[in-house]
Amino acid sequence: MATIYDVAQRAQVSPATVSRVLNGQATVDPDLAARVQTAVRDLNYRPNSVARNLRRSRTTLWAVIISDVGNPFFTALVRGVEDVGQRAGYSVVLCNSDEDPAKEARYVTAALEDQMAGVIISSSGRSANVQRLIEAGTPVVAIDRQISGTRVDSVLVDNEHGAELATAHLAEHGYRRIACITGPRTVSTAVQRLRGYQRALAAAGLEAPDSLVRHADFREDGGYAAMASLLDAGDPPDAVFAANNLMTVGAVECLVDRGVAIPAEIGVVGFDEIPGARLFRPSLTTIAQPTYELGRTAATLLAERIAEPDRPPSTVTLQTDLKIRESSQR
Amino acid sequence: MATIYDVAQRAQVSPATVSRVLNGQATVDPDLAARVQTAVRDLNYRPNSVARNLRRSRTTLWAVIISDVGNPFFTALVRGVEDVGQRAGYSVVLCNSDEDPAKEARYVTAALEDQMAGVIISSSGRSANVQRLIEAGTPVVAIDRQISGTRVDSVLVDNEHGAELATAHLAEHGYRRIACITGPRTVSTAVQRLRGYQRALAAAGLEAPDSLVRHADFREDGGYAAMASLLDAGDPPDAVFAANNLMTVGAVECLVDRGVAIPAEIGVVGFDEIPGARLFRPSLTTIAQPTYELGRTAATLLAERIAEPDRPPSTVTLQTDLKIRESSQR
DNA sequence: CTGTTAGCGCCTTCAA
DNA sequence: TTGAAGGCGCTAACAG
Repeated sequence: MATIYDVAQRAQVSPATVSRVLNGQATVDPDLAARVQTAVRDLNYRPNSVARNLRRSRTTLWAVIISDVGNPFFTALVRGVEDVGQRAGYSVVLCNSDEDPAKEARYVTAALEDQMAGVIISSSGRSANVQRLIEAGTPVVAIDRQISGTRVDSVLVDNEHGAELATAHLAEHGYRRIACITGPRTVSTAVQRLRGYQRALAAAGLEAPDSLVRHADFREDGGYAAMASLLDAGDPPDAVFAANNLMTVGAVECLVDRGVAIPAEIGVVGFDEIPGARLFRPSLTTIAQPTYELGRTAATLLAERIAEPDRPPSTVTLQTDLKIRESSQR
Repeated sequence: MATIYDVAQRAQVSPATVSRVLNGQATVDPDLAARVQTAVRDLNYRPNSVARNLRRSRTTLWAVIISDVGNPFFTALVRGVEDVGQRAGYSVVLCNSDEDPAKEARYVTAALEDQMAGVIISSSGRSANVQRLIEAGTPVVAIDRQISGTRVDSVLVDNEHGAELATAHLAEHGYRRIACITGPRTVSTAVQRLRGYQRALAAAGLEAPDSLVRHADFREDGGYAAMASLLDAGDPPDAVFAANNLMTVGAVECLVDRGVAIPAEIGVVGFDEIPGARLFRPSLTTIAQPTYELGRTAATLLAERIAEPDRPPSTVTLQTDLKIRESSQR
């Protein structure tokens, strides 16, 4: 590969001048600039950004740490981050943690070693990983999931309110034994959605026994198993609120497999939109989140923090939207 | 940040020794090694991989260039790449080209400038971008879509055969005017799937007039519009083969909106599996592709090429699988 | 406006 | 087995 010295030599100028031309910094004599441009083309020269990054001691990479890019929720979010990042000159490194704090920790280490310009993280629980980033001075934005005990830029949705809407909606449609399939106890969204569910039940004067609550893993199989467990329990529910998209699909699959009629025998509302929810049988009522916007907002916050590292952290909370379809109305 | 010199000083050794300890290269006196380890911990030292990469003139990044991570097909594929890559010590940089060759070119430039260790690309048509990578000596693997006129490691599926299966299946179920919604003319998969469709029609002794073929953009809206256009044409089809997942969903939405009964009035088969296809109304018959395996295979090929740059390029073709469900059987 | 020079942090020969 | 030293390619002071 040609280096900046090769270009300089061919253009009969100094490497510094080549650098200036390429970076459009200081003003350079048009003649020299033209010679440089020609030499660049002739040699098919491309600046080596590794060297540039070392010299400038900064990079143009963002890490996005999520639990699973296979989940359309995170997909849309990543897409939002990438669109904003690309425009600002950053590339996005994808990190699937699989809800495993150890794997998450490895990615944080990598982000640190690679001197990444920033990190957007939907953390699988422990705040220690985020702490390490902050201590190292790496700009961080928490997305979707809150970081406890640490002040950090955050982009969240109003989970509790969304869950409340979903549950209240079921209560209004006459369901009385409303169950909840939520996520892992360590994940803030799971806790908040459970709380919203409980609040709505209390407001509707309905009971909320622990026997109607399941903690699953935010995955399809987990939703399936949780639904099965609810059906097999002594006094099965007549409705279920599932706290994320994949678990909703799993729960519905379980109901279909067992021949339980939706919404006649069991009403269903899911948190987070499901691609094609409209074409499901029956179509699924969901709490829609602004996923793409979530990503865009986080990326914007990250860019701002990089530009202005000392400003106080801010939290943006986006709203959810109840999409009423067939699965919740009998 | 602490540097290797800080560690050396604290451990009373030379930077070279620290480097040796950290990289497990040459044998180092256990006493010294222990001192180094302690110093590393005390200073919370992390090697700067930007500097390391410059020195070694290689990086641990792979670019994965796809058209849209919002498409579950690419999501699964990326996931496969990341799982293999991570195990081999590589991080994955996500690049959405949006089927735009210019955007794709920008990512190729970035991959070149960032000295990426390798690129996995599902190219939006022109082979020039791949050519640039090859000329620069960057290891490349083509995935999903073929690169014409260039010998390059490739991981593909048997598109023509898959499309043939889909179309023959419709013919066997008594459909006679079978339409095809395929992708852009520049994309190899679109061309091959169209060819498979035509072959199957010929084999079944059915006509294949151009009026039954639409070229859309591989997206949901495109599928919707293409379906609408087919319905509005003089002599509408009694079945449709849609050449990718999102267009299938779009086509079905169009049929639902217009009250056209599936599979009674129109039979539907889609290429590529759709998450939740089983829960759709009606459930959708599809040609399933081994998406995750596609990604894993490409990543494995890339790792092998990096290890052995001069070996001849190889092409792996994976098979598809017809998943018969309700939408194609009247 | 342009060139010279030093050094970002690390690894790796080379010599001891 | 260990240390000294050079240089990966680039940019940013500093001179001129």
